Amino acid sequence: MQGITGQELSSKKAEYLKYIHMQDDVVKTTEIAAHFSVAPSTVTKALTEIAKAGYIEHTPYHGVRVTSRGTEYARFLVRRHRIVALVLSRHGLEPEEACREAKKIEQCFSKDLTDRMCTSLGHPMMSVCGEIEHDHRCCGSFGGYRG
Amino acid sequence: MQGITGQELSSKKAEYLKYIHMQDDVVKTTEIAAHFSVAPSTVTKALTEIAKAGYIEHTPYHGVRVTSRGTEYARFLVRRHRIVALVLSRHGLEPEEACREAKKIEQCFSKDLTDRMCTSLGHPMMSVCGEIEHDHRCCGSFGGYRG
DNA sequence: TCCTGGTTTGGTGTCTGTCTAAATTTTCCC
DNA sequence: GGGAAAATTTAGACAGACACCAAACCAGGA
Repeated sequence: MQGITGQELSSKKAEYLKYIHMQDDVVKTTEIAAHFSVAPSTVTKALTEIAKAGYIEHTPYHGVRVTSRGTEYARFLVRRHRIVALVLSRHGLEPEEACREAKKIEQCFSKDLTDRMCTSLGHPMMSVCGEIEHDHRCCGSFGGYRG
Repeated sequence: MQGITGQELSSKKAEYLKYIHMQDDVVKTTEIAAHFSVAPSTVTKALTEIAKAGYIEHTPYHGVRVTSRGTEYARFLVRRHRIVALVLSRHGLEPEEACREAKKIEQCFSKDLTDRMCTSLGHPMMSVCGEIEHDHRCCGSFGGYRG
């Protein structure tokens, strides 16, 4: 997954993927539907499309699992969320607010922009809502920082 | 217009309004269409809706003018753009990049969030792409700064 | 007055996200 | 093993945003 842009999935689908990624094992439709307060059929439809794009494996009636491609993408989504939240917290928002507001705006941030902000923050290890995982190709200018 | 949320207009419509606001006099459909590279009929349709919402006055075949309500809203849009651009420039983006990227993400920022960032930046007078106009009710915690 | 270019209308299409109702599959209990 | 209940999917519909094209329409200049 070299060329992540950050716009591969629509914002709702990205949220679903992130949620699935953050669960431990196979995730059921109902669980997702409950979490996002939407009808199960809405989830099924989204899941089908996310699967078609290769980010998850959907076994009808049995739930979904994230593929390796999906894992990579979800990691980006989580990192983006945390970077955005961190930026907001640096602008006067309390940790929880920052996290909440980040959810509303993160989908607009491209990978490039995320990386730029990451770099300018000095590739921080922690955000206001969890750790930030960097990998070797996380940011263009990132060269083996890591602690 | 007390309760601006920042989501009153869809993002395209907000862009149109901002553009109209920034022109001197009456703006013609063709001009907008050319500026945004869309068909004139697309613009007419949007204009009708923006007018219905009270932000502009649309005289068919003769162009549009911003109403006072529209002016107030457009000022917010411009301020938001500049605050967002300024934040980005504080995170390593060059002025022009910051302005360009801001255009892509600004529509996600609520008025509240904009105001919070404005406050945390110290109600700056200048952004990377122009002056930032503050007014008495611009930010919740803004109390007569103004230079 | 008439032509022409600018503009609007009306009809379509796509994408995203949502729902309901009906059909289907799985699960689990007797 | 049979069936009912629960979970899930399918099918069809709708709404909002945005875009286009073709056709009708207006306004102003020659």
